[in-house]
Order: sequence, then C-alpha cells, then structure tokens
Amino acid sequence: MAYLDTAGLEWCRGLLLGHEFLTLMCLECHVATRPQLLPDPQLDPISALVFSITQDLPPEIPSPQHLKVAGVDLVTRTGLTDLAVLHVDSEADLLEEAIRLVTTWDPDMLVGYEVQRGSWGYLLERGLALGVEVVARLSRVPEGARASHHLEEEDEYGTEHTSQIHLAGRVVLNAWRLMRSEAALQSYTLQSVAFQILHTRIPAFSHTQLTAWWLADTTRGRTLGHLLLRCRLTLDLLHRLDLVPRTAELARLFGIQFYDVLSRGTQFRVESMMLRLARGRNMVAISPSVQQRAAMKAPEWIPLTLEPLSRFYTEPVVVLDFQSLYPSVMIAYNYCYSTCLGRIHLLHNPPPQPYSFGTAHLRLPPDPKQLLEMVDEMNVSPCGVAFLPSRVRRGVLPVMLEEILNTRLMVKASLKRCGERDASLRRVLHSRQLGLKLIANVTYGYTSANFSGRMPCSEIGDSVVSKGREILERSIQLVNSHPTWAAQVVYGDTDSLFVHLPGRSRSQAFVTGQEIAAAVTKMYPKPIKLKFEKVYLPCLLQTKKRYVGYMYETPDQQEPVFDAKGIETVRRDGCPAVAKVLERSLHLLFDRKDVSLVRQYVQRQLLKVMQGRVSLQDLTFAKEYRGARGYRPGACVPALQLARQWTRRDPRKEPRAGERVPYVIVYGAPGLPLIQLVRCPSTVLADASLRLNATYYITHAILPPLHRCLALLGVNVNAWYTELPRPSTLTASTSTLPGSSSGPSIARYFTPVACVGCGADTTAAPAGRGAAGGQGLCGGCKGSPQETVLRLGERFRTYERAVDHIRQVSCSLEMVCEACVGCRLQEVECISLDCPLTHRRTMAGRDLQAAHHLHSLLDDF
DNA sequence: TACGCGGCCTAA
DNA sequence: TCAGTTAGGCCGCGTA
Repeated sequence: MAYLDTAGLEWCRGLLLGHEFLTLMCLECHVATRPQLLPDPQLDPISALVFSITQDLPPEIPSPQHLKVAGVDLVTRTGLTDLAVLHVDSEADLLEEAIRLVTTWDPDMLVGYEVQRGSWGYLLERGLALGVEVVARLSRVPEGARASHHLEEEDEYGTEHTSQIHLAGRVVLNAWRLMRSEAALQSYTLQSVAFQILHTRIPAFSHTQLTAWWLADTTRGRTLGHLLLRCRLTLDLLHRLDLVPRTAELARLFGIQFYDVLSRGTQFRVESMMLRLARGRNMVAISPSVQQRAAMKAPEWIPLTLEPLSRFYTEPVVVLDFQSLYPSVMIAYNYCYSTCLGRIHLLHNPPPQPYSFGTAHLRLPPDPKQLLEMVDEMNVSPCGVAFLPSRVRRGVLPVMLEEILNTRLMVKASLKRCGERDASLRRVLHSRQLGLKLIANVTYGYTSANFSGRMPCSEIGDSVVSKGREILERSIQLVNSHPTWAAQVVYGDTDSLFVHLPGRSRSQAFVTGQEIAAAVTKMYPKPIKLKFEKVYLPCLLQTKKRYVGYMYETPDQQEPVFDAKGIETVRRDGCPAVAKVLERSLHLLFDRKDVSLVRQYVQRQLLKVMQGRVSLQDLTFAKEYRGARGYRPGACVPALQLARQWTRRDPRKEPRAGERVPYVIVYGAPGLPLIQLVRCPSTVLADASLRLNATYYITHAILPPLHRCLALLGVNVNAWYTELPRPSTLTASTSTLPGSSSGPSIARYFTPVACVGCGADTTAAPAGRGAAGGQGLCGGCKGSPQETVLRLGERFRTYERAVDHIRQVSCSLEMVCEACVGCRLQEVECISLDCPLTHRRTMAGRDLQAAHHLHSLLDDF
C-alpha cells in the first residue's frame, strides 16, 4: 500500500463516511424543431443546453461551485430566478461553453435520460455536423480521441445494452436503459418512471410545444424549466435507486470495473471471481474455439417441473424450497471442471485417450484402473459423470461457491447487527449480499451456457441438473409417504415443493411445514437445505409456473399478502384493466369466498368497458420493440407496425430497441385481422371516428385470464358476459342489474335540461326511458339517430381531448404555479377502474362528466 | 378445426 | 468484439 497517497486516504475516509467522491452531470438539449418533426442533428441547431450537477463530497472538501458563477449572469428575464443562465452568441460558442463546463467540473459520470438521440448523444453528433471537436475534448486523457468514440454502426447488441458513447475516463449513463433493468414497467418514458418510482407527476411536452415556448420571450423560461426538471428528476431517479453506490459495490465485490457491471454480462462476473481463485492454485481456464464449443455434447437433462394438481385449495398449502439448490449441489458433491473424471462407464472401459470432455479433452492417468479403486468414494451424478471426492481434490467452483455463501451469511449477520442505525451502510451490505446470491446462482448458468458461453461444459451442467432432479424426486416421495403428515405434494418446480395439508389449520400448517423442512434437509449432505417459505391459504394452482394465493410467512401474521406468479396480474403483456379486474376478482374470491360477489364486480367492470367509461390508459397495451432488424421478415406485430408508421413520417421517431410501444385496439369492419385495428393511443384521442373495441377488450383480454382462474371452481365466466344486456338495451335495464344501485354511473347525477344533441329545451318532452340516460335528447335528435351519433361522437372526442389536455397541464400547474389565478381545485373520482385515489384536477371534473354522459348516450343507438 | 410457428413474457 | 440457461403458457395468424 506504499502508493496510497493522501488523496487515497481521503477517498477511503470518504467511503467510511458514506461518500463516493463522485460528480455526476446530467444534460438535456433544447433543439428548435421543424413542425411535427423530432430534432435531427444534421439540420437542427441546439438552442440551449441545460445541466444539473450533483457531487457526493464531504462538506470539508472544496467543490468548484464558485467557478459556476464566474462568467455567468443570473438572469431573471426568463422568470426563473434560481437558475444561472449564460448567454452565448452562436451555437459554436455554446459547444465551447459546454466543453468548458465539463472540463471545469470534471464529472466522473455523464448522465442523460436518453443519451443516444438526445442529451450527450445529440451534443456529440451536433459537434460532428458543425466540425467542432467534441468527443476528444470531453474525454479525460490527452490522447482521448483514440479511446473515445461515438458509435454510429448498426450493432443491435450495443444499441440495446450500452450507451454507445465511450469517452475515455468518464462513464456515460443512459438512464432509461438502466431503469429497464431496475423495474418492470409498462413504459419507460421519464414521465412514467418518475411517477412509478418517485411518485412525481410531470407533464410530457412535445418538442413542438417546447419550441413554441422557446420562441416567445415571455415563455422561454418554461422550456428551460422543463428541461431542468428532466435533468433533476433523472439524477433523483439514480439517487433514489441508489444506483451508483450499488453498482460500485458490485464492482468491488466481483473485482471488475464500474462500467463493466452495467455493460457486461454475468459470465464476466463469474469468470472474474473464478479465475482469481484458480490462479492461486496454479490453474488457468481453457479457451475453446467456436468449433470446439459447437462440437460439445448437447445437454440432456432438464429440471423437474411437476404438472400441478390444478384446482382451488381452501385448505393450507405449504411452499418449501431448497435454498440456492444448484450452488449447494456443486458444493456438496464437489462438482467442478477441476474434479471431473468424465463418464463413469469410460473409466471402466477406457477409450483411446484423450477423450472428449466438455469443449475439450480429458487425459486420465495411464492406468485409469487406479481411479476405479476409489470408485466408492467418488461422487457419481445421476447422469453418470464421476467427480473426485473432496479428500483428493477440492474443486475450484465448490470452494468459490462456499466462500460466496459463507460471506453472504456473514454479511446478512452484520446487516442484522447494524440495526436501523446506519442507512447507507445497510444499503451497501444489502446490495453486497444480493450480489453474492446472484453470483452463486449464475455459476451453474456459466457451466451450461452454450450459445455464447466461454467455457461451457455439459457434463457439469447435466450433473447439477440431474442431481437437483433426484433430490426433488426423493423429497417428494418422502413427503407423500410420511405416515403422520397426511400430506400431498401438489406441485413443484426445479427446487420447490407445494404441499397440500387437508384438514389442517394455518398454525398447524406452519408446524408441519417446519417438520417437513427439517426432515428433508436431514436426507442430504450440507449445505443442501430445504427451507420453509410460506403457507398459502387459500390458493389457486392454474398450470405449471402459474399460481396465486394469499400468503402467510410467519405464524403470527394476521393479514395475508396477495402473491401471484405467472398469471396476468404480474404480466406486462395485457393492459392494466386486465390486471386490475383479475386481481380485484381474486381478492373478492379469497376474502369473501362468494362467487356471486365476484360476478357482480366483474359485470360492473364489463359494463364500464362497454360504456366507454374506462380510461384510455387502462386499456393501453405496451410491448417491447426489438428494433427494425429484430423481427422475422413476415413478422406482423403491433409494436413493429406502429414503429414503421412513425418512422415513415419521421425517421428520428423510430423507437429505440427495448423501448415499449403503447397501442390500443379500435373497432373496424368485421373480419379484419387484429393487426388492422391497432392504433397509437394519441391517434384515438385525435380522431373522432375511432372507438375503443369494447368487444375485443372483454372477450379477448379481460375474460380469458379470469376464466382460467374461475373455471377451476366450475364457473363459466363467459356466461357472465353473454347474460349482460346488449348496448341497445343497456340504459333501460341498468337499474335491474345486481349491484348497480350503488353503481358508479356519473350520468345518474347529471340531469341536463337542454338537449345534448342540439341544445333545444327537453323539459317539455316526456320523460326518458331509464334513470341513467336517454332523457338528454329531444325528440328531433332521437328521430335521426345516425346524425346524432355522429354529432355526439365528435363532441365526446372534444371533451376527451380537453380532459387529456387538462390532465397534462394540471400536473405542471401544481408544480409550476401554485398561485394560478382562479384555479379552483375540485375533487373528482379517478376514472380508472376502481382506483381508490381521488385526483385533484382543475376543471376536469365537469368535462369528464359531460364526456361520460355523452358516451352513455351514444350507446343508446 | 387442429396444428405449427413467431412473439412476448415470466418462473426458476 | 461482446452476449448465463431452459421450461412453459398464451395470443394471433397461416395452413393443411
């Protein structure tokens, strides 16, 4: 440690104090766009750059803060008083100033929410277009130009996983891509991520809007304010997710560089640890060629997944699983590259040596019979591969895994010890133990990688899987045959057991569950351990990898937790309405155990959909776009179709690979394939002739998942739909429907006097047909239904656009101008399906009511 | 109408 | 110039 100078000591001290000594700089560009087009660096100049900088320094370390003020005017003309603004004369000066700022602050990480087409990427491309050297001057080393580059090539992988921008000495973070691996969301726009993670709503302004504001002196500040908000939120997101410290911790743990944690795969991490250990034993890893890898014997074993006894269980089901089964197996049976003797039958009848093993060859001692002398001691896996006993040689992988698992236990212990005192230390320890768990679990994956694996070995992979299978099978047998448990294994997948305990109470289930865990653990060598996980009461086993139940993790837990695996409540390929209806239905079923309540609930929701009273958002699907070359030639999927449409209009509008593309389904001529009915949500808002396809949503999206659950109880969900009144008789019979007396129809509270079609007085006319609607029209309008439908449809669309607009603006109002004149906030029920929240909206309430009323009138025709 | 296939997403 | 694995369910479409 002779080279540890004072700066190094300072750094260590900083770590102890919870400081990372890092500077992050987030950038957004404002580019004045041509109408309806997105910025193009070849043509559109940057009009403004907005930065936000954070530093993680202890207070006694001086920061270059004072430098910011030098040469910068504090400008109030924009209306933003807390913003330091610097005017420059030309775009070239702007770039120079940006470079100066970067070199002054010397940030370690350059951040942008989207750094390929916006932010730093736009800056670099603009520099290229103007002939200003930017890339090299942003790097940290004099010869930076060589090590830094801004990729323009068509590399699907690079585009999808990295920022594509490399600057020597600095890390470039593409925030939205990081978010993609942080949380499973419907959409990864800054607006939705900020809402989901920071619970902050921000408006989405189009480039056209931002440009319009920028061009007028009085509104220019809005554009800057919005971009600054984006910068700050991006940094807030990283902070909230603890992303930089967590990544740094993983880098230390695996002994790899910070950026490699984000950009490289798990293989790299395993190798980094494994090679370190192997070197101490004077071993190196083989480097098989592509041909050798291709010639490797294919894996033959697959994990055991039982076909579940699928039904609704109203008595306890205990779930147990083996703790880190595969790593435990490798430790317990000494499975490793360095201990493998190949197939046992080859030891008995030695073929000409060396013989094929993994991607390479194995050379045994001249007389393999010697080895056979200790055949009783050997670990022979169920697939017939022999491994040395640890007495003879302890494998590298087992040693590594053992160290990892032990370290993890230590870390978890100190996590417990440190209590609530030190939040930052807790976070570090927590991410360390998570990282350890992760690396333990992918070590198996490393041995059985075949497509891209660097050192795959199907013999080891197969041994682990076959041993895992054997362990699970023997455990099942034990549980099923135990005399006093009276238990039945009803499902199991790879390393888990679902045990049905009929006639037992919840607390009895906990006791028996612990007994099972202990008894099974006793059957196997250390560290193989079956762990009691949870009791389900009740639960629904649908199919392999799909189940749901109320979960209790401790005997004294009073309120159960809804726990679903694989079903639509946890999937992102349906629309939110599907997940909400399904989850609420299951809650009702589990809580009240009364199918008729579920039926009432579901029918109310179906009516909402038919009446168009479900928000557009709840009916919006979103699927990942794979990039233009990511599909088969004939592929015909919504995401690709919409992406093509957008790209035709504006090449810069093509979604990034990995981005989620939203779409809805509208009505169309009968017989049309579904793909023809796909529309972008904003198109539907803008086009009065388009209506959401209620029939599709009900029969193809909402009901099938529900049916798969409730069919297990012998309920025919589809009948619930067919017995509902058709739209033509909807309003007349609404009041006879179960539960509708307390139904949420806003129209019932809305009694217009003037005809909503033409404005004539309707009070003189005879009363309408039902309580809910119909009386809003005069006789003349009722007489010409087509015309009225058309007129109302258009009005409806206008209201919906207004509501949408207000929704956007009201968000910004709440933040930007609390003092907005005459802005009377009104409590309105959220229109989302059963959302318990009420949202503050300005004016939106009235427009919403009008829109809903019109829509229910439309259903009359 | 059954079946295979591509696409998408999740469990482990 | 790098990319852990397989199983499995379900949707929509085209074809025999």
